[in-house]
Amino acid sequence: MSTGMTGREQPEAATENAERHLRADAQRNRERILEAATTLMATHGIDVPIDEIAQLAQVGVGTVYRNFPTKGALFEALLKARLQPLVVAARSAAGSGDPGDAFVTFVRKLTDEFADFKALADAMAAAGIDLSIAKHEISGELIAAVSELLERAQRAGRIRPDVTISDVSAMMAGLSHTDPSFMDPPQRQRCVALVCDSLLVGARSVLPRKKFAAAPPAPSRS
Amino acid sequence: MSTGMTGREQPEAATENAERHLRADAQRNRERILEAATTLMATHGIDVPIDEIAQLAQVGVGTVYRNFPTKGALFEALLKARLQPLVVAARSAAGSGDPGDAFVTFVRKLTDEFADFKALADAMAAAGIDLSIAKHEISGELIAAVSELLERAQRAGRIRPDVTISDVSAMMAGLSHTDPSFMDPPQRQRCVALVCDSLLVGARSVLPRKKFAAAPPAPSRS
DNA sequence: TACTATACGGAACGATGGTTCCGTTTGTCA
DNA sequence: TGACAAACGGAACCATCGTTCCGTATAGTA
Repeated sequence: MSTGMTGREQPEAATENAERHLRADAQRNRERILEAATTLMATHGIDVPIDEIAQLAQVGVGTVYRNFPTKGALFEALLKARLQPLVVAARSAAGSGDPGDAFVTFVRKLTDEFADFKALADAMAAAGIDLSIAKHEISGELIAAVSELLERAQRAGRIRPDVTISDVSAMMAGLSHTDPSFMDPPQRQRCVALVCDSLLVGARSVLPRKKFAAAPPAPSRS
Repeated sequence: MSTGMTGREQPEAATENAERHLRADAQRNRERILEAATTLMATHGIDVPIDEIAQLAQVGVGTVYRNFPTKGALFEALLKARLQPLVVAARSAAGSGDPGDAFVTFVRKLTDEFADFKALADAMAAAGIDLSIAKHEISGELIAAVSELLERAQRAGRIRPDVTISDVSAMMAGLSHTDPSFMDPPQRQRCVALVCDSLLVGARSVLPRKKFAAAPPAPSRS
């Protein structure tokens, strides 16, 4: 409710069915907008003002709203585009290689993706907001696909059997923190490694190094 | 910079040194404000509008600003009050009992506290914002105290030696997600247990149950 | 009880950001 | 090339929120 969108109907259902004879310039602009939004939402998340997107796309705000009836709709369109390949990747991973490795590799891939595209993390982290993307179609498919990976790894005895997909989702949500002071990329990789160790049966991986953090803090040198 | 506060000087340094002869009603109001802010920030985090705090305190906004020159100052005052006892607790924990248990117990306490008071999690999670609370005095002390707990547990061989205080902080920040759809209290406890398992040497705790999640998903019953 | 410094309330201000409106421009087609 | 629907741009609108200002009320005191 907080964004105050009205329920007014647009002349065309702009977000979905393909370009129903868009004028050439309109088509071009639509692509420009998506491109600009992708760029900006990758780093700034959902917080970028529409004006900035319009500016980067070299387009007026009106044009943005002609293509996407709402900021949320634009956001959702981007997420969909980002999530789709991940679902495909998850499904194909579920059919190949060692179940444990496949799961861990995919979790890593997912967290990397979250870090590369802050808007994804926003969607994950701020599911409470009325934009309510986090629990829809595509993301449901993604959860299902990851769930498949998880169960397969559990059947193979590689992941502790008491872990659930909810646990995995929650941990992933936690790891999606993109604030650099707590979660720069190397730090995130360490955390992912730790989390994976906690999920795997009898694993104790070598944590990836941060810049120059090597020696354990003042070991008693026994 | 984004809040647009001016650098104007207040007649009295309202936030700090005790009540320098406040009028009786003023004293009462100040307490009301703190109380209301605590209530609201516990559930809504830093996002509550000042107006709402004022309303709950049965006070005008002006009165709030007479006591705290800025929303950030009020926020900070609350955090300080919340953090102080935790620092004390951490220090006392560092001197008693099994080092591994002391560490784990305190981590649990900390995450519980974060969940009970969303503003704390906000401060942790949103360190990027210009309010810049997360890395000051008290929180520095807290980090130091936890660091002490960690190192003691590592010297005792209970925590893996390759884990750093940064890892712990990052994980804690991650676990501070308060969105209930990903992190309701039982879920958080499970995640904390998992994380602790990953930190501890050779631990594999029994995960706390969620409401009715019991059976592992289709075990092959070997 | 009258006086005054202190404190109060809440309207008003300014900034930000989503969304709409409408006069103007432009692609397309004949 | 002329005509017109489609599309454009961006000013304007509205809501939210932090903060300030100032006329009014009142606790404390003589």
